[in-house]
Amino acid sequence: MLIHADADAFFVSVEVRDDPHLRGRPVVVGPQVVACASYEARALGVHAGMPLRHALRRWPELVVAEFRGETYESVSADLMALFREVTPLVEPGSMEEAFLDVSALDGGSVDEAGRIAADLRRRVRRELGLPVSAGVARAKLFAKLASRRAKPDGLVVVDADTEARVRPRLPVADLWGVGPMTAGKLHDAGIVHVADLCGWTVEALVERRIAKPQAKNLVAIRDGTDDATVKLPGPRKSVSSTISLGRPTRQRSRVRESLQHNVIRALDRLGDDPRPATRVDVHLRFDDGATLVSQGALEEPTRDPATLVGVALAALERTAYEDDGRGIVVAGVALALPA
DNA sequence: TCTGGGGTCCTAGGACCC
DNA sequence: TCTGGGGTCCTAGGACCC
Repeated sequence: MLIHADADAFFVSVEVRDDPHLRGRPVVVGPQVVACASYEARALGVHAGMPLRHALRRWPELVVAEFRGETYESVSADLMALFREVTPLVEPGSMEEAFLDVSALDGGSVDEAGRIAADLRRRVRRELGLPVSAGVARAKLFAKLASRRAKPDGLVVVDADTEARVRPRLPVADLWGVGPMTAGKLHDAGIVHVADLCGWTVEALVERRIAKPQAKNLVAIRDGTDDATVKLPGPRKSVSSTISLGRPTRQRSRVRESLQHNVIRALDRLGDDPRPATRVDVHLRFDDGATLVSQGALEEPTRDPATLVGVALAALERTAYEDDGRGIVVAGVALALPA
């Protein structure tokens, strides 16, 4: 069986843990938009992604906690380490969530897997002071749906009968990996629920412009043979830094300055990782919402800041970014890393 | 009310080589 | 000289996730 363990309102929970008088209050964590909101804040209507200023104007009672990126990274490392004490088969999904394969421990019993998950939740609460919700099921999809259902601070166990009953009724738009684009294409094809996939082949879905891996996944979900494999994480493939420029700008010097800063910050974020960058990508976002990536090839892998900045600036120049009248609102770089 | 920042994976087209 | 087929690398862009 698999457990999907997911820390509730992670950033805020860390802040509440470290400053107990925040407990029970409508707390949000910035910096400029709401990165995370406590359940009390969500009850008011606050949600992630909302500009902080708007949220504060509407709900002056909100408490804003400082965003402490490095702290979250380190608590996340502790959380994953704790998961790995339960089983080495841990696949992190993000800073605050992971799939755990406990098949070797549960003797094939959902109930036993449920007990392991309950125990895990207690341990995280005791040792890290954080609320974690968990879902237990045969495969990833239902484990993830179950943990979502379990929030906040709960546990949901999905047995085979429940899974079989619920599966056909799942809206495809709710499936993990199906976003607005894919959902739209599926709806156009008359596919709204998993049951509607009956009769569809992978090829037929690909003809409707569904990406092949996506199509395979959908057919597997319909057939109940969807992914139950926990993949161990490899080394990360890129490290990036992007910073909002505030007001839209067309000043070359401001964008160049930001890229320089971002190169330094990305190198800094590399931390102990000794690998050199193999490419520098420049990311821009314009005030009409469009984004652009310009790749900067390196003659050889390097971590030399001056070289990386030079290549980033050259990549910027190739974009003709200042010629079309739009302003730039976000600039950033991503350093590609060798495997 | 489309805003932050950090990631992964997939596809398509062109260049180049055999 | 022309045509076909296959592989790999590079770049750009899209979709999705938290």
